[in-house]
Amino acid sequence: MATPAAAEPARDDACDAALEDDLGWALGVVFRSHVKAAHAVLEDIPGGPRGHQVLASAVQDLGGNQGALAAQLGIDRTVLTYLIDDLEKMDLVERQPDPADRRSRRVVATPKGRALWTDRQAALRHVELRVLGALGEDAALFRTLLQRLATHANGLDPVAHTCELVEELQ
Amino acid sequence: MATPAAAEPARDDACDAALEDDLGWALGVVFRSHVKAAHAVLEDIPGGPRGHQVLASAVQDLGGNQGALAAQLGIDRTVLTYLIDDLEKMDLVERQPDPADRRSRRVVATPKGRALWTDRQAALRHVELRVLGALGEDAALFRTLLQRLATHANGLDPVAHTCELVEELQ
DNA sequence: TATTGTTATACTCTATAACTATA
DNA sequence: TATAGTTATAGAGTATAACAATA
Repeated sequence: MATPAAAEPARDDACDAALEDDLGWALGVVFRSHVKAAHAVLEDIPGGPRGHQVLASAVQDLGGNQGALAAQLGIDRTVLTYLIDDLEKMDLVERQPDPADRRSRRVVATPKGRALWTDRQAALRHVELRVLGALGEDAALFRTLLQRLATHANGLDPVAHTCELVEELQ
Repeated sequence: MATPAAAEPARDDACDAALEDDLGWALGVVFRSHVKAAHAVLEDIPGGPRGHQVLASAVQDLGGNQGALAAQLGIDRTVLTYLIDDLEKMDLVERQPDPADRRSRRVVATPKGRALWTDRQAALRHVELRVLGALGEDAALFRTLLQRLATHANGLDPVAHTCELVEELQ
């Protein structure tokens, strides 16, 4: 699909200040870029990249139940049910009832799931290198900043963030 | 085969490096965070944040046709048709036939669309400040790195990127 | 014949609500 | 009554394919 050489894009006065200056556009481009690349490496895992994220969370086995996991992954709890179902069918994760609250289920990785997760780490590193490759030496810096942002926005620092959002956005 | 509570947490090798170390997870969290915040500010624009991106592209009016625009926005050309339809109904953009190729249409912003776009810039800046707020002084740095990444990944540097992807990913 | 844009159809993904079992 | 998880249904969003106009 060779681009029909449409001569030179006239980016004179307006500069590229409209679209490329849009943070949402940039985030979307990079996000989709990574999803696409990761999908190619994780397509045998039910749910693709997101199924892998459930697996990753199960591997490190934090204390949370499914509801907390859904929030952490930014997906609906009903969707998470199907994801876990499929991962469980392939013996990658397991639902363990919480002794303290029999309604709650902890999602933990099976040995097979842990092995699969470990196995794909190398491929994912490779994907990351390519996705972030354009940054050269600054790739690590970008990664650090992004992680700071994500951990803050996700709820590891829930108080300040949520309050601010609800207050200011309404 | 059952390795119940007897098994150790095994956090030595994995640390808490599973989910938070996942670039895809971090990108998703930040991306959704921005979409959500931007949506609240752009909800009267057909298509929300993405409709606004079409508008932004129409404002700076590059030479490309709808197909190029769809590629730039990472959406299907059929979806773009509906988006433009809705924006055109509200007199925000206009389809202008290309004199050189009568199949092609250029999408340009109307005065009303240009005014609306200008009007929302301040609100979007505010959204960005809040989304990137956790980074403090490093917010500008992150923005710069992200833009470098996006412009590279999107096609301003299409040759190297596309070739690498097709080659290595298959 | 190939390409641009549109339209129609089908599919996937997601959200909403109702249900159970516990608390 | 409220909560955790599941299930069922409906809706939004997306892709696939067929179409008309032009090259």
